Amino acid sequence: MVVKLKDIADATGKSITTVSRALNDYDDVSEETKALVNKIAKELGYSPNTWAQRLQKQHTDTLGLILPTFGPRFSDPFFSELLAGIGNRAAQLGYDILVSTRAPGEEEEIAYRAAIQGKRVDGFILVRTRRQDERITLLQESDFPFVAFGRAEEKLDFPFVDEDGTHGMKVLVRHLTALGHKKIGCLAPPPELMFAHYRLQGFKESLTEAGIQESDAPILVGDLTQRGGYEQACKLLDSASPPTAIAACNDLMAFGAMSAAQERGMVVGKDISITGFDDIPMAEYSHPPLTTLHQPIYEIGGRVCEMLVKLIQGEALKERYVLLKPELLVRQSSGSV
Amino acid sequence: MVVKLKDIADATGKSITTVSRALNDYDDVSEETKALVNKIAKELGYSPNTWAQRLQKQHTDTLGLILPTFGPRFSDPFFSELLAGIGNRAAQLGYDILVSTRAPGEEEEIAYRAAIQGKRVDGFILVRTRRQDERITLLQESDFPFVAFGRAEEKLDFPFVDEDGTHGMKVLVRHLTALGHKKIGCLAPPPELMFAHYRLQGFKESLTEAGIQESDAPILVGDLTQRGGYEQACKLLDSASPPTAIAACNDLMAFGAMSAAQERGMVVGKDISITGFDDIPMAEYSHPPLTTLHQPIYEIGGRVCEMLVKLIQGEALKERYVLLKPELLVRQSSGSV
DNA sequence: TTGAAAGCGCTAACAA
DNA sequence: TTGTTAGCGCTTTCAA
Repeated sequence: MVVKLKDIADATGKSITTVSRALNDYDDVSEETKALVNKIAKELGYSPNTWAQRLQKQHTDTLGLILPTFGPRFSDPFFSELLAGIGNRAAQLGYDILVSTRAPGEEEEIAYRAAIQGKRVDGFILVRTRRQDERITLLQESDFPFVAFGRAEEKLDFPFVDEDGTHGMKVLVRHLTALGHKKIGCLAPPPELMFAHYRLQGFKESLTEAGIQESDAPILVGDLTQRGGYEQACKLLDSASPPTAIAACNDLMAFGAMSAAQERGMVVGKDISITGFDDIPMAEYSHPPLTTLHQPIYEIGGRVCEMLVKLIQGEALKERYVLLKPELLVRQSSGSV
Repeated sequence: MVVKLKDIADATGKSITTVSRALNDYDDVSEETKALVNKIAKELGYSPNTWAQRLQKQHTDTLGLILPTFGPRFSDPFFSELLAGIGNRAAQLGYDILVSTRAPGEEEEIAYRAAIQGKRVDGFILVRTRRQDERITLLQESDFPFVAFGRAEEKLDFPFVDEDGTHGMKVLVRHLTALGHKKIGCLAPPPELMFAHYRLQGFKESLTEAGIQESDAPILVGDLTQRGGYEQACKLLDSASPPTAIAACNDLMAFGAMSAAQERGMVVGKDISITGFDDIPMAEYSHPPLTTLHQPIYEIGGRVCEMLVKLIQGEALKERYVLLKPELLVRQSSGSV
């Protein structure tokens, strides 16, 4: 049924080896033979059995990506934008990408182990790094190639791309204080995530800078979804002395916060300022358009992918650590007090 | 470096064969031996080389998904929600999922051929079916298992899950006409997509039902993104006699249309009604929340996945054709004239 | 209950 | 320039 090398060998009267070499364009095969073999191969609709090839070659031309899902689903546009960047770049470089989703924990670790030991993939792209990230330890112990999107807390050495969340939040809070805000709430991500750490650090430092008391800067943790943002924002808005600005640590939570404010009859950008972080495509089209920090998610995906492929192919990385500065985009969701 | 069967064999003093059978829980291996082998295997951190296993077993436990991208990227939340549904169900069923992105055309066909011939995957999940869909022809000719999300124009027989777009649009337009709208614009998807066909059919039929002239129901084609929706909606709104309602054929375009209207100082849900289709998670949190047709995207992903696995495993499908009724969710983006 | 041996489809030394 | 041979790590007859 399926065409294999042997069929081409039979059809051409050549040996399997010769056919293999002709197909792979070795230069010790006559042009004549090559032409013949290629012709027949095309006629028969041959394409190589990937497993056999990989078993032999000991590499898979596949990159692994295990998305950490909190809760039953990840429908975060952030991930889909990232995945697009990774996937498209991978296709250009001749790599496939093997995706799965696993909640942080034992199952996740098993999945990594199985992929490494079973040689499912040549390397991993790690996303959303965590404090004490067992994935990093595991990968390093196994001496397995990987590139992370995000840094780690410990002084572990591994290649990464990350955005400077601390810097970003500082720029953002300065924007808010310049507008006259003196009471600013923050919608923070779960603290075990590294980016939560950096963004929160920026938030806190810039408060000190502006002379704002901790009591005037309530921080609530949300689960990064609209719903999470909505729920936490409600608490903020219904408190005794609600903030005049809410800085959400991602766009999705900012959208949730906007809903909460609007539900209470407030005009976002006037009665209250709400900001995000990430600049997902939706941010430009919310009502009002969201003031947020832009990170080039799609490009980051491509970049990470590229770095990993270099690593796998044993090439040196020009830059092992990439830290990007997010850019403040002031849109209409923030305004003066 | 990497642990293989031979290492366990050496460590236990058993043969490779016995070890293999012990690990796979054959009943012709003594309990004693099994226990020993499993213990040592765990100690050594063994997991099988996937490629060797697959070469031998002739199946891959992997499902293929090639996302059709129009334009350079797909950051459609619709796809990420679908992927989540597929991915999580696949993990439960012990399958991996191999994702790539390819624009419709020759490259896409090559990717399918290579995956089939090279036995990369056991089956395919086809999304966003098209008129004269070459993918379907190809898969059928190759007698390769697949399940589609979406129907095909021709009377081709293949298992699918789809939502009844015609019915959905009818329900929606009835809602709009009941609110008194007599001039309704439509933001349609590219016509080569099957779901465009069904949704548009519903739109047109319900206009006839309501006695609305074609001239009062302008249809503009957009590219399914917010930007596309925005651009086409601008044309509609800036025309000589703009519609009082805009029915977008997906949520993303509806968001774009909302921006266009708001930019012109209109209050959506009051000065103009705007509706979507899909009910992506964002729809609930837009401002105003979007009136749209709900389809259970996440669940559909899981369902399609399940059907494909059954097909691969040779089990009979209880339902070969699944047609779901989308449910109208009236939120605040639609109101009476 | 166990082991020897063949073979999945391919690539790559080594010979001819 | 070509063919012979071995082997990647695993499963599975077949024989002991």
